[in-house]
Amino acid sequence: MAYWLMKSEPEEFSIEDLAAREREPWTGVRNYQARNYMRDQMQVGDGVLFYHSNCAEPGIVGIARVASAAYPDPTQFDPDSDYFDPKASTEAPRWFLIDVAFERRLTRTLGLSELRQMSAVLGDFPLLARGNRLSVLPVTDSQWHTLSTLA
DNA sequence: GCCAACGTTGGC
DNA sequence: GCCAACGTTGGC
Repeated sequence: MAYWLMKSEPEEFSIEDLAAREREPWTGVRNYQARNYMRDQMQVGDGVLFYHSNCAEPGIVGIARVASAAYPDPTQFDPDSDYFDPKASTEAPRWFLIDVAFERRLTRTLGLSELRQMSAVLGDFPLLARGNRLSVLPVTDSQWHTLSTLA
């Protein structure tokens, strides 16, 4: 079992949206490293820290689970989608995703500033690295345990 | 809205 | 294969 952190802008898709839908295909990732994590490493049952980015209070707000194996992101084939990729084809899909299932909200937001203050406890955490922009990040067992039992 | 950081693109 | 230009992310 592995653990991950996935970012979402709450105005686009928030933890409340995930709670309401229960399960959601993680469409629209167009970064190769994030894609590779989903395509090559994520497995059903893996834990996901759900992170709100680009908002008033950025931070971890909930827990989710990987709910499917990787499959091609259908939005890459849809000319009407913002995520359409003319270089992708059904024979040679370029972008993959997994489904994410809601597990719970945290009892409070673990804000970015609080996470930074915990950096000694958390150790190496890509989320806190300078200039990090990846929307899917690996989380260690120890980080998962620390953060998921904190709130 | 600003801007630093970073990934991607494309000319050469 | 280099690297400048450009676009995007995301905190503030």
